[in-house]
Amino acid sequence: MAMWLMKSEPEEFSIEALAKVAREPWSGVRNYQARNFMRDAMRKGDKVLFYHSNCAQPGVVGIAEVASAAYPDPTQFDPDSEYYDPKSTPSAPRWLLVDIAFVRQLKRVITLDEIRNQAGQLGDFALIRRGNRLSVMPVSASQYQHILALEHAA
DNA sequence: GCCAACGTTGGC
DNA sequence: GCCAACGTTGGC
Repeated sequence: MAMWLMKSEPEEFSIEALAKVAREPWSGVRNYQARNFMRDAMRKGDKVLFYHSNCAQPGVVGIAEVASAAYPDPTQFDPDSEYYDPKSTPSAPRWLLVDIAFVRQLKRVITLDEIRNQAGQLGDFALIRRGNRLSVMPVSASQYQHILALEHAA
């Protein structure tokens, strides 16, 4: 089983919103590297660190899991969607997504600051690489455990 | 709201 | 295939 970190802007779709709906198609990813992770490497049951970005307190706020195989993102075909991609066609869809299911909300936010402070133990980690903008990225098992262990740390 | 960093686009 | 221009991300 692999682990991932997925970013979401809480004003767009927060961990509370995921808790409410239980399951959500992860639409709107328009970055090839992020798409490739979903298309080629994600498996049902993989664990996901749910991260709030572009907000007052960026950090990991919950746990989710991959709930489907990859399939075409329907918003790419919808002219009324902000994610509409006129260059994509149903016979050759450019953008794929997976469904994400709520597992639990963390007792507190594990902030980006705290995660940065663990850089030594975490090793190479896309989230804290300079200038990183990926919204879907792999997390190793030890990184996953290390980050979650911070939830109950002082 | 600012802006550094980065990905994508398109002219050549 | 290069690379300048442009748009977006996301921390601050």
